[in-house]
Formats: sequence, C-alpha cells, structure tokens
Amino acid sequence: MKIATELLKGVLEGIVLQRISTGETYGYEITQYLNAHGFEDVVEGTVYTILMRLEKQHLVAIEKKKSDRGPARKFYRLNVAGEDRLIQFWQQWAYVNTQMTQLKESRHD
Amino acid sequence: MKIATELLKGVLEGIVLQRISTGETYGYEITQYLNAHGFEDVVEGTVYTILMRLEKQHLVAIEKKKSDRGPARKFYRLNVAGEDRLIQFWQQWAYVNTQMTQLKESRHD
DNA sequence: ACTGCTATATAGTATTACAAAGTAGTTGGG
DNA sequence: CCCAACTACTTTGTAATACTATATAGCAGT
Repeated sequence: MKIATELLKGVLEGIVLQRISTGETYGYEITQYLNAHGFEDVVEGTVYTILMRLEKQHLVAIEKKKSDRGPARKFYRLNVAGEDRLIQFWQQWAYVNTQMTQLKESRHD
Repeated sequence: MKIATELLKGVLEGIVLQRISTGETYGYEITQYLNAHGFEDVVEGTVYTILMRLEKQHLVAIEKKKSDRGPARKFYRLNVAGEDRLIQFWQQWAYVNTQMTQLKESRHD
C-alpha cells in the first residue's frame, strides 16, 4: 500500500529503533526488512539518514564488521538512552492511537 | 501527554478532516476541541495553516457567517474530494497501525 | 569487462507543525 | 471611555524529517 510520506514522519525513527532493539543489525538489512514488511517504498537513503541521526543523538552503539558478501557493515545496537527513547516512542504512539480512535468514533454534540 | 511534533505530521490533517466531516465547523472551534481531546499543544496557527491547505487543494467548501461572540467565522464542510481524502487517510492509518503492531511483536529469526 | 547484488553516504528538495506576532470584533468592569 | 479578556483569523519564519538522486565501493559470476 502507498503511504503518504508525511504519515511516516516520526514513525520511521521509531520503527528503526524497534528493529535495532531486537538484535544488532545494519542499514541495508533494515531497509530490506522494511521493504518486505509493509513499508515497500522506504529507500536506503532514508534509513541511513535515520541511523546517522540516532548516532548523533547518542542512542546507539556502533561496530563495524566485515561481510562475506560485500563491503563492511556498520552494526547498530541500542544503548540505555536508545532503549528509553524506544519506550517513549511506543507510549506516544499508543497515546496518539487511542486519541485517534476516540476522535473517529465521536460525533458533534 | 507531550507528543513529539514529528509524530503528528500527516496525522493532524487527517484529524481536521475528520472533525469537519462530522459537521460544519471553523478553525477556532477545531483548535479548542483538539486541545480538550488529547492534543493539548496544538495551536491555532497550526490549525489555520491546515485549513488553508485544504482549501488550496479544493477539499472543502467555505461559508462565512457572523458570530454573536466576536469576528465572523469561516465554516468548513468537506466536498466529495475531501470525503475521499478522509477515507484514504483512515485506510493508510489503519495500514500503518497494523504494520507497526506486527513489527513490535516480531523478533529477529 | 560487465552486470548484479551488497553496503554506505550525502546534497538538495518538499512538506509540515510550531513559534511568534499581528489584526479585529465583542463584552464587561472600572 | 478605556482596558482586559475572549473570540477568531492570518502571516512570516524556523526546525525536523522523508524522499530524490547520485556517488562510492566490495564482491561474485559470466
């Protein structure tokens, strides 16, 4: 499904954090995963910008490892600040979700 | 609850469309309503820019009416294109929601 | 060599929410 | 009458973020 890119703002960062939190991973793999799981139009450039943003905000630990299939990979793991941010993200998401549902179901007086 | 403004991008337009769809309304009222229903930090400037965007995209019909309490109000109603857009919005929202839930519950192999 | 896949990086653009300030009409208190 | 408070709309500028497009590079198979 085609998703308006504006609807992904803020969401994609949460998704990337979530993906990293379940085990160390790297940009290319994250992109492939998202493309195969409902976010078909997300491109590499987007994921890499997010990863570099996370790094700049000190939410991740990075380790470079050689690959047997191509260039070296930069593996990401969440640090404590990253885990906190992820928790916050899901709380906000749940909250927005709740409010949206109520809004949709409510009528004018 | 404090919501990251990035998480509202795209969402607010849908909310405003939804609010208009349940009966003709105007900017100030929409702002008040949102502030009282989970979106406390949304300010007038934001709502008015959205309304003008909707107008520019020909999704609404506008009627100016005198108020007994202050300056004249600009009332908004959705036209057919606006209704379509609203339907699309909820479809995309539901889709993203589904994918997010699956993503949160999934683990690395 | 060339193609394709793996992998990272970055410059530029469009969109959008928010901050901040301004303009105006109406009402009620002093 | 003046001023504050509330109602109501508008506009300018800024920050954040996803996307477009492109570049770089390693490795494998033909």
